[in-house]
Amino acid sequence: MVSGKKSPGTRPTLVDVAARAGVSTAVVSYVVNNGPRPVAPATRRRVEVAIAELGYRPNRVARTLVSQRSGTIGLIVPNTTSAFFTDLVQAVEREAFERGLLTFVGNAQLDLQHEQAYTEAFVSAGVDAVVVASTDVAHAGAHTGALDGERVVWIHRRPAGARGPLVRGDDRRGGHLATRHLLALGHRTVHCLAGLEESGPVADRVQGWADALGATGAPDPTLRSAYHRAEAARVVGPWLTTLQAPAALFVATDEQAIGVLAAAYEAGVRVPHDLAVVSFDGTAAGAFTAPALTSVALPMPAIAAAAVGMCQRVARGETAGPAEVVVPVDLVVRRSCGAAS
Amino acid sequence: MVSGKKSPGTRPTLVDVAARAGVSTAVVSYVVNNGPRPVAPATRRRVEVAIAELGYRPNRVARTLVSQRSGTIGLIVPNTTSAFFTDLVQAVEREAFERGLLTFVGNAQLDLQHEQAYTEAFVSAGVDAVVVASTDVAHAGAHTGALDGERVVWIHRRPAGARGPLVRGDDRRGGHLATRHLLALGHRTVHCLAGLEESGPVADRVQGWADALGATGAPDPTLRSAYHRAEAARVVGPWLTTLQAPAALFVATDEQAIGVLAAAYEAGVRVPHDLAVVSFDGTAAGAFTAPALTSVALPMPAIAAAAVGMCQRVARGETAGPAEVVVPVDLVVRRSCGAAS
DNA sequence: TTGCGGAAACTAAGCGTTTAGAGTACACAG
DNA sequence: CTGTGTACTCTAAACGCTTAGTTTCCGCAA
Repeated sequence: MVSGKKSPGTRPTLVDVAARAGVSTAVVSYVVNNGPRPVAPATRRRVEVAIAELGYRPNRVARTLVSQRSGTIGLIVPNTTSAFFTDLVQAVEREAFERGLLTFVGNAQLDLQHEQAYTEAFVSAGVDAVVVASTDVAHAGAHTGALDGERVVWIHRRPAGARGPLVRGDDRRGGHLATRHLLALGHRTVHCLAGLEESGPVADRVQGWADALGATGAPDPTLRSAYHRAEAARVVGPWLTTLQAPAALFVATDEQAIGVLAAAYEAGVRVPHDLAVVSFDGTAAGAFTAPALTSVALPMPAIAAAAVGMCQRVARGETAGPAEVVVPVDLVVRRSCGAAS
Repeated sequence: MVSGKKSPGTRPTLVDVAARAGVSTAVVSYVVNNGPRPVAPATRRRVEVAIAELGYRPNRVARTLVSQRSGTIGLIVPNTTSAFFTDLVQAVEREAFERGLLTFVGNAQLDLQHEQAYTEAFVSAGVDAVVVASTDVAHAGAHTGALDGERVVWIHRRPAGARGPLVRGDDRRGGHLATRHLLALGHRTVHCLAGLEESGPVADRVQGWADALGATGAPDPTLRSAYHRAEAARVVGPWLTTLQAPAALFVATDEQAIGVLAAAYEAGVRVPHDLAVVSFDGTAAGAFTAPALTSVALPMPAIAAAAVGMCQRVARGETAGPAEVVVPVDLVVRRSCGAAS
């Protein structure tokens, strides 16, 4: 199949196709890319035949080197196993693929060093842009060096000093929504399992909780834990033993709520009977817990579409367009809150 | 920072470094790669200084073009959200990163067309190898074209007619292990929720179940469902209503078991009291269900290490080494089987 | 017949690296 | 003082593709 000169394992190149079709490589390129110059119909056909016969596939690497666009993006998440980020990876990768982009994924392991290492590696691998869901609040400007301050799209939060568009949910409103829902169910008060930080998306959710409770000043959540089911379970366990049922709890993320459910099961606390739970994220995992989680859902496809769209914009160097997209949230009522029959 | 000639957004190149250090690009390359030729200590230092001052980072794309090795791999899974594959993506990506490799991930969405499209795209993006966890049994040789029959590492199963090394768990033994465990707990018989296929890793697990029951001929599982929690829940729901407690069920995958637990909760069937459940995979998700799953665990890190190791071997064109790695399985006892106090 | 315009195809210069092959300089033996 | 290594360093050719700048070839008006 491959022209005799080459070793058989080698994939055919533009040169092979050009030789076979009796044209120059430029013409083949014009055919493959459908531009930027016209090709006579007859010639085009000859080239297409040669391509088919040789099984030619363009080498994206070479293309990237000259065109400076690779058709790839990088996606960095603090953690691949958390419910939310699992869904995010899935959604972003899917959206990217549908737009003809390939996705590198990097697991920062909650560590800024890793996050930067990935950023650097992705950029040097030629990605058009990188989507970063950073967990770290405090790393002002940490990325600007590696990325020339460009070609990043932030999800959830934009670190202080960083540039680039941001896609986030309406966290504060969501926290408010969740809490009001529990209140409407007849609970006197609503407890809150928050994250460890004082700012950022989760802090906003907690602010929404405080708003709904009519609190003033800085919110004072009942409990705090890292965004990890095991941690959440460990933190909630002792608290559950002192619980005066029935009670209500707003959990800042589905990931933590999964831990809460596990801890409740172990402690013999019945959800929702003894403890009504509403969480945040609306992940796929939360739909199949026992009981299923009532959760403030973020519209993943919309987030992914916004993020990937911004990648493309950013890659083209377009400075126009919104610097921030806030996606709406929506309360999905399932079992854990006790509202379902 | 960048030498005046270039536009400020451009990253410095080898040429810039060479100019600044007063050497040729070859020497810079030797320094950066620590070979293949020696560099005088003083010169090396000058180059290192220039690199640091310029903030030079090698361009992986250019490097790939000439060296034919990109330091990237592709990972294709049938599904990103299933418990097992979530863990697999995490483990493989991590192992790869530790070896200096970047990982593309592709979600085949249970569709062979997608699987091939990803394979093709990854190869043309220059990956050194692609790791494929294929769900489809029947696509004999489907990949051979795109991959020249090389540079693939299979996980779970190698499709008929395909080439390349395989990494898999000891499925049959695992099924046997799980079933024996339930039998030892005093159950008269053990039901089985299997997959839809008659061959492949999950069929082997079911075979192990049949072995333990002393069955002869082709195994005849009680129930079958796709590898998806929602499907499993739907299939198991009706069956649960006819259940004579106490009963025991071996579920072929954690993913399905999560659906079983959800269905049981909805149906008011208590696990493990009314129904003892043991599943297979040993995923992270299974550790935080209510109740936590007793499961035959596959050693993810070992699987990832084997797979990535084979990628590197395959990328070097080494034909030596094992064609198949079978990793051992291990029963992890948690709540769902009723064995825990 | 000549000249001109336009369409189509060709030539060749990169893109940023790697790495053989070819110097160059210097030390030291003869 | 010449010859031979030794130890570096330099030159330049790829790698596969994109795309300006040119050339070629016709058809047609003058």
